[in-house]
Order: sequence, then structure tokens, then C-alpha cells
Amino acid sequence: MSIRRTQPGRPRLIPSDATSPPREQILHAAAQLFVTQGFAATSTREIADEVGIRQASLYYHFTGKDEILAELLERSVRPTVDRIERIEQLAPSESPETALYALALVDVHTLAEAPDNIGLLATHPDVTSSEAFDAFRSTRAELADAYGRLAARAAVPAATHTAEPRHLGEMLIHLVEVTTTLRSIGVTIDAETADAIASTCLRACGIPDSRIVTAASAAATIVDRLSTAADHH
Amino acid sequence: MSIRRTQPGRPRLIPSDATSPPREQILHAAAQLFVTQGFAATSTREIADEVGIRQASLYYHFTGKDEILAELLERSVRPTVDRIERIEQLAPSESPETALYALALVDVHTLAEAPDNIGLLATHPDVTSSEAFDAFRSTRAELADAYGRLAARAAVPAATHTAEPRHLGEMLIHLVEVTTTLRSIGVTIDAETADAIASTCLRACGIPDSRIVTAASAAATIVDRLSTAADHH
DNA sequence: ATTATCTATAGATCTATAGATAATGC
DNA sequence: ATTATCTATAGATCTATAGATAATGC
Repeated sequence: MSIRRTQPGRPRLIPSDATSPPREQILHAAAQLFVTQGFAATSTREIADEVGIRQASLYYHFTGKDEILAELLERSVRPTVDRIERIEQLAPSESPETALYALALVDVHTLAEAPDNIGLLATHPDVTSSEAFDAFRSTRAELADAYGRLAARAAVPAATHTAEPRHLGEMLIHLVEVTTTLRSIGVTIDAETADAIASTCLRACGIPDSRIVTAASAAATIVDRLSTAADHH
Repeated sequence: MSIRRTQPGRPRLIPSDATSPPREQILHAAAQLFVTQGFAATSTREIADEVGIRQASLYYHFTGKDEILAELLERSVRPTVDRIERIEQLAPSESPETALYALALVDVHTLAEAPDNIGLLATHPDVTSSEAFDAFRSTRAELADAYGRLAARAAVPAATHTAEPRHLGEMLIHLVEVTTTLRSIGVTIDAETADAIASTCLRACGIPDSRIVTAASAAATIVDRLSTAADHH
């Protein structure tokens, strides 16, 4: 059998034993550093050192540090956002809390499985201040809108601290982000944890326990169907 | 009547109309910039420009950028931490959920009243990576311990996603930090909002609604007594 | 020819220090 | 004398570009 000795392109000074393409190696190294040190506090040199290439070589794969973070941010929300439509289709329209519960479950799962806990990046101040991340903010706004829309329909009016769906949405996103906090201190996000987080979202909307239990089991069915569909793809 | 024209020290190039001492002006300007842009992304020049002094003049009041952030961080947790002991004294020992509720209320109040929403700074990655903020992290650990200790005593065993009090504590701190998220999108933190947040903390520990209602009114009394004591000081 | 690296470096920062200066206080 | 600023700048970055080089692919 023939083993390919080398790749096209000039060899690295430090040969890589990694199997993933250079772009993925860079994203992985950057993610680790951004999550632990922050975006602004991480230099392109540190990223390159971690990968095992020269600082300038990063620019063959990305136009700059911004583009690396933009890609990581996108990956931390895309899986959830891509399932919003289907969740709303599958949930009975008379039970918005079922859709809300399912959305929370899917989001927890996305954040729990995302490599390097990159869900933590969304709240970094660098992200909200630079226009380089407009695309991400717009995607995340879709998510906040979905949370807010479902919550506004499901919520007990008197129990919501504010009438505006967008505020509700931001609050629920914050609650679900506890997933990243728990991950960062080493807690394993199992099914029970996910259910606890999703339930807390519904409780924060003032939805009574009886309806939460119903929503939980209906949502479990929906999430099952989502993953089956994903497997068929 | 005699009006003091000037202060000791060389006059600024741009005379200040502010009444607060320069140290406070610097803290305020830095807080605004750190909260919106992040710590690492904010230069000492930007802070100085905002204050209306030269970049180098900052170093007369602080040893460096780190010290400015350290002071702001301390102010975002100190008021709460200083009340932990008294809260635990005032709450009946057979009702740890009352103490937990009161702690959450006080913490929400601290975060809601802190200038420039500096509660947002606690989760910045710069803070967790540099040893310049060891003192803050240690103070915050006290807070996490208090949350965890009370929650572990109050929680319904089956309902807590993890046995370790420290994990519970971190989760509850994250929940209470929704206060800063709400503030940053313009929501006013009134008494109802504070109660909603504190209740959510207890619900996340699996405490049944009936006990939450009792704890809420007992905690209100405790918080009243705390502020009275503070006034006497 | 194409790909993926390398070396070298320009230009733009940014932090912190040294030392001068212009007020008030005594 | 003390206080609080100023000017000037050294030294250490950091980002991004230009152009060379060493592989494979055809």
C-alpha cells in the first residue's frame, strides 16, 4: 500500500502529525486561546505557535484574526438556528411552550457539543463592538427572535418582567448559556441537565409545572425526529 | 462668597467641569469603555481621552490598566459579599432557601445599581486569565461558595444536576447575572424583576413553589433589615 | 502550475517611565 | 513642599503585506 509522504506546498518547519486540514487546525487552536484568554488578548503569533506554523502563514487561510473568530461564532449558533423552522413546524401551534422547550434543548445540545466550548465567545465584548461580526450578530438575532416569539406566546402575561419579546429572548438565551458556564467548570451536560435548563426557561416565563411536564415529553419527541431527519441527510 | 478657582497641581489642557475626583473620573471612563469594548481592546489612551487628560497622567493615579479593572471588579462584588454573613445570621437556620433568596435579591440589587453596569466585567475572559485579578477571583469565590453552600442545603437532592456545591454556586451566579444582560438591553430592574430572578434561582434548585413563596416574604424582611442597618452606619 | 508554507519587514500601535511644569499650601 | 498634570520617548509589541521557496500535480 502506498502512503502519501507529504502534502502539496512547502513543508512546515515543524512537521504536523495532525490529520485535519490546516484551516481546521487554526480554528481549533484559536478557539482554545480565545475562550481562555479572550479575542483581543490573543495575538496571531500565539495562534500560529499553537498550530506549529509561522505567524504570517495564517494569512494564507484567513484574511485576518476577525475572520477566524467570525467562523467560530457562526459555528456556535448555526446548528440551532438551522433547526428553528422545523421545530416550529413540528410543535403543535396551540402549544408554543413545547416549541420553546424543544428549542432550548437543541440549543443546549449545540452548546454542549460545540468544540472547545466556543459558545462562550458569543458574549465576549469584542464581538458586540466590532462590525466585523455583523453577520454573526444577525444570525444570533434570529435566535433571540425565535426565543422571544415563542416565549411571548407561551408566557403567563403577569409573570413576564417585560412585555417585549426581544427582551424575553435575550433573557432566555442568557439562561441557556449556563450550559457553557457548566462546561467550563467541568460539569458533564447530560440529558437530565439539559431538561433542567429547558424547564428553567419555561419556569422563568411563568409557565406552571403541569404544562412544563407536558411540554417536556412532547419536545423530546420532536427533538428525536429532528435528529432522525439529520441522519437521513 | 469665595469660590475656589483651581485645584492643586498643574491645570489640565482641557479644563474639567466634573465635580468628582480624578480617580473616580478615570474609573468611570474606563468602566464605560471596558464594558462596551472589552478590557484588552481598550487602550490607556482611549481612557485618558475620555477623561480629558494625557495618557501618561493615568499613571499618577493607578499603577496600570490592570489596577483600574481590579478596582472596578472589586466594586461589583464587594457590596454583596459584605452582606453574606449578616444574611446567614438573620435567616432561620432551618430555612436555607430564605437565605438563598435574600442573597440573590441583594446580588441583583448590587448588579442593578453598580455604575456603568460593571457587573458585566466579571465574565470577561481577561479577568480569568491574568493573575492581576487574583484578589477579585478570590472575593468572587467567596460569593460562589455562599451560593453553593446555601443551595446545597436548600436544594431538593434529585433536582440538582450535580452534587458539588461549587458547581451549584457557579450556576446560580450565572443566573443572577441575567441582571446585567437585562440592564444592557435597557430593561429596568424593578422589585418584580428581582423577585423573578431570585425565584428562578430557587426553582433551578428544585425547590417547590410553596416553599419559594414563603422564602420570598421572609427574605424581603431580611433585606429590609439589612438596608436599615446600612443607613445607621 | 498550483499549493502551502517560509523569511523579512513596514508601519502602527501600545504601555510605562523620566523628567519638566504650573498650580496650591504653608 | 506637595500635588497633579504635562511633554517626550524607549522598548515592546502586533498585524498584515511582499516576495522567496519547496513540495505535489499534470
